Amino acid sequence: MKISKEDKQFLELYSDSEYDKPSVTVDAVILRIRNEESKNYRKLPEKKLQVFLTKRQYSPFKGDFAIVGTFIDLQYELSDAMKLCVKNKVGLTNYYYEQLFTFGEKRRDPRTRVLSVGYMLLTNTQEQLRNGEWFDIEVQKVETNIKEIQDGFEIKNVYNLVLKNENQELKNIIEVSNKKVGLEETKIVKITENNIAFDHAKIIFMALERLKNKLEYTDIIFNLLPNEFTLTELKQCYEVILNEKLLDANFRRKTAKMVRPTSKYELAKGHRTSQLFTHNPNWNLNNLD
Amino acid sequence: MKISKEDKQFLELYSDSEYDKPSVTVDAVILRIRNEESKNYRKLPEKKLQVFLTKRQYSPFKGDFAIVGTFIDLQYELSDAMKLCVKNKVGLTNYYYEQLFTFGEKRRDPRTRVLSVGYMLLTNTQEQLRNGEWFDIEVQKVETNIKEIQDGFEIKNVYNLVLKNENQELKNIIEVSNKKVGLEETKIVKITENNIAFDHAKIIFMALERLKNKLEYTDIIFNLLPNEFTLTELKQCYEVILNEKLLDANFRRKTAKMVRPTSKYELAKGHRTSQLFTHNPNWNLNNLD
DNA sequence: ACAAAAGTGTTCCAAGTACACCCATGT
DNA sequence: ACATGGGTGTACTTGGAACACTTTTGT
Repeated sequence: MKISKEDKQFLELYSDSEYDKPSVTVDAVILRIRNEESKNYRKLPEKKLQVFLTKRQYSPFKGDFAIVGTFIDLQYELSDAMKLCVKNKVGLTNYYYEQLFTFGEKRRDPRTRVLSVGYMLLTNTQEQLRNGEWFDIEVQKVETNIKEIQDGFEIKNVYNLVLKNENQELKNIIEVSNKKVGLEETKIVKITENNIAFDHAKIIFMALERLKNKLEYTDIIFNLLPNEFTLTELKQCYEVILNEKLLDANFRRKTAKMVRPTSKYELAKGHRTSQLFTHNPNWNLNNLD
Repeated sequence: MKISKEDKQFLELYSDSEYDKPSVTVDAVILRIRNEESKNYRKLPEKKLQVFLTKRQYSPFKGDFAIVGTFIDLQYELSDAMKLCVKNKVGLTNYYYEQLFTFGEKRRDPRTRVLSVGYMLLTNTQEQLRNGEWFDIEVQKVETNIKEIQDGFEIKNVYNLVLKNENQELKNIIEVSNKKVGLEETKIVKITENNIAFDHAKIIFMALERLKNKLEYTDIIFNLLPNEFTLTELKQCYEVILNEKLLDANFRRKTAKMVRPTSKYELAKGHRTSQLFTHNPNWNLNNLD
């Protein structure tokens, strides 16, 4: 980085204490897909999309569940701060991550102005983690309202975002308004019923949206799968994220490029054995610009 | 937002001064498509993608060009702070915008630790704005390097990002490394030659990437067009952003749903008149979930 | 007349959709 | 035998790609 002589002089005199600053946190939505063993010997384990939440030890929202996060230490890069926090608080070190969005609403934290740089993390661990619990994620659209107006429209969707495990069930309601009038285009995501800390329901919701979208045009899903998997497992993972059933034959064709067969077969239980596949990370090499 | 009694007590005692805080700016990449009139009476005006830059009045990077931005005032929402800044500094008030990414590298600002919440703005104005200049954007890929490695690959692309107008030409070189090994996936965007302030070349580059991507699956492009336009104009806009020529017949079919014909025709100059169209904001109503 | 743009029609190919059908396995 | 999952084939539809061709206008 080029720094002029003038800049140097300026920097020596510079003090940043005169400006107001917000506090900044990094927060991580940790997602995985969990195998729920079935009692029927023939049936495959069911898959559940899960998020990891920790219980808050201190005010505000003491006792509520929250995604993992921390105020940043200025000596670290943002992503390093997030990684350190995730490692120290819950003991997770191996995952895919990407920056999601920065949440900065004035009243999102009752203490003071706090910006949150949100991250989405995908892991394939089936382990418990420290200091928190995994929650099954259920998203249901409960209401849709389309209003066509002069030169545009307004769509309001209401979703139930239910996070539950054997110990508790946390219900959140999220309202997404999309308004479009001529050039004006606004998207407002609002929490209308909240049972976790801060605006974390919104952050989780946006992570789910991001994940869904990226399923279509990336191979991001393999971050949620073990190294070797059957095509039916892969399909189940798509289904649980997209919340819809897919057709088997078509699915195999569509994903064929993205996987590589191994010579191994999974031992079957009451049905034909299935071949194990691995991710083919090079599937998209020709499509990159 | 629910606040418990305990929270209230806590808040009364809370002081945030004990934590280190970064400075935070909001920065706006303002983009438009400019018509460059041609001297040949038959020819249509050429289109150029442009970004608006202001010259920095103060150190650091005094005299260099920069995207529009400001340190945030804690009384405003992030997006409002950005809007106010854009209005006050350059006088622009009508545009599409979305949050782009938050840039937080430790050394990105020589003064102190500064996070930048970047926004992408799209406008259809053909006016000059205050306190700065429009620059034509030219992006060229000058080098590609694919290395296939065990269980993955590494792709390095080098781009020239040239910003120029009648007064100056600012050349920047940007290196994008995509590495993928098993689950590990990293994308590093690095500026290797920099002729504008801070890491703004990177922010502009990422805005261009975002815009390109969104062209494919949204109607975002209409934010760059006037209310009424010909299909050839629309096509030119796609071409200038995507940096490739499109076929006319196919283009018309593909975009047919997104536009509505008007009864008006553009007065032609040495060629057949062309029908004017407007955006059909409802084109995608059925595809929304 | 002609250059430039506006606009239509056709053929080919790739990919998605829906569905029918057969195979293999443990109890 | 049978329930369950593994896996293949086929016919239909949709949409993109490539290209040829006609129409309209001002100078």
